[in-house]
Amino acid sequence: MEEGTSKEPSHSCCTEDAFQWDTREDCDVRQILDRIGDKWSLLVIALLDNRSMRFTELKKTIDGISQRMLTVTLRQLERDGLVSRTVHPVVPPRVDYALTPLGVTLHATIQSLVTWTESHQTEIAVARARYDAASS
Amino acid sequence: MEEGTSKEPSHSCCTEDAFQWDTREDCDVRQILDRIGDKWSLLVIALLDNRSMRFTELKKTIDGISQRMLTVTLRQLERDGLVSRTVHPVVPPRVDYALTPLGVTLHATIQSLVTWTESHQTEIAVARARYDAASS
DNA sequence: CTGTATCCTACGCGATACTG
DNA sequence: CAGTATCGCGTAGGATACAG
Repeated sequence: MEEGTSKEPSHSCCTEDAFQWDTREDCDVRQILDRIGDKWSLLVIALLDNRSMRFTELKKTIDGISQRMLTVTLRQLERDGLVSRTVHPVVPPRVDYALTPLGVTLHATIQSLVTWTESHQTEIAVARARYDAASS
Repeated sequence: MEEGTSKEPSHSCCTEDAFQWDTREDCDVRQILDRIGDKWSLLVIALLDNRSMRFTELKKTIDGISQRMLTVTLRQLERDGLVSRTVHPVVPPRVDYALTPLGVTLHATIQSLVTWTESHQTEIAVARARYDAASS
């Protein structure tokens, strides 16, 4: 429904070989980047690496996430086709979440982001300390 | 200003070779990921690719960013050692922003995220449409 | 041009309670 | 167990005005 935006969706964000992509607010890239940039999506995708996890399992693993936000986040990811939701008709209910093929391709990138963070956290800590010291 | 987090930073986020990284809220990875996940940082880093840009140039390029948020974002990135700030003592003032060597290493990852987004925006749009249609 | 200082609102998100 | 529904707060961030 809200697809019918008369707004011209920027189809080509890359000009030639240069990576000068579109920065308009209504750019698809921005839309998706915002999703990735929310508080939990990235965590969930990173965690859902080639194995499926149950709702409660995710909730226990991700420190600090509320029931509500886990649900909301999973729904968004499901809507984006990144995560699959499988309901087992048993009692008590059991729901498994896993990455879709599309989700897997994103996971690779996410993972490299996490890896980068792990590799450089010390440098960042040092930089922060220096900055704070200098501005004292 | 008073950013003095006395919170114990978790030192080891990686257990062995497994990529089961720490998900605690006070984990460094989470701290940095949160920074990356804010509304503008990612955009700025992506834009600052191997060339320096002036304040106004950034502001014009990033659609929708306010003066305040650009300043705040740049300060954070500078504090994290990802972006360098060069003030030219001329009048009117001229300030150039550029990626530091550390920032460049992050840029590569960010760029792959942007590229992924560009490559798969159609799939996501389709997935969303299907999801919305199904839940009608 | 490149900021900084206030003010103020929207909404992300947590807490809690309830349901199938 | 796996949600949904409500309420309410904190704060990210926009608007505006002022300054070096």
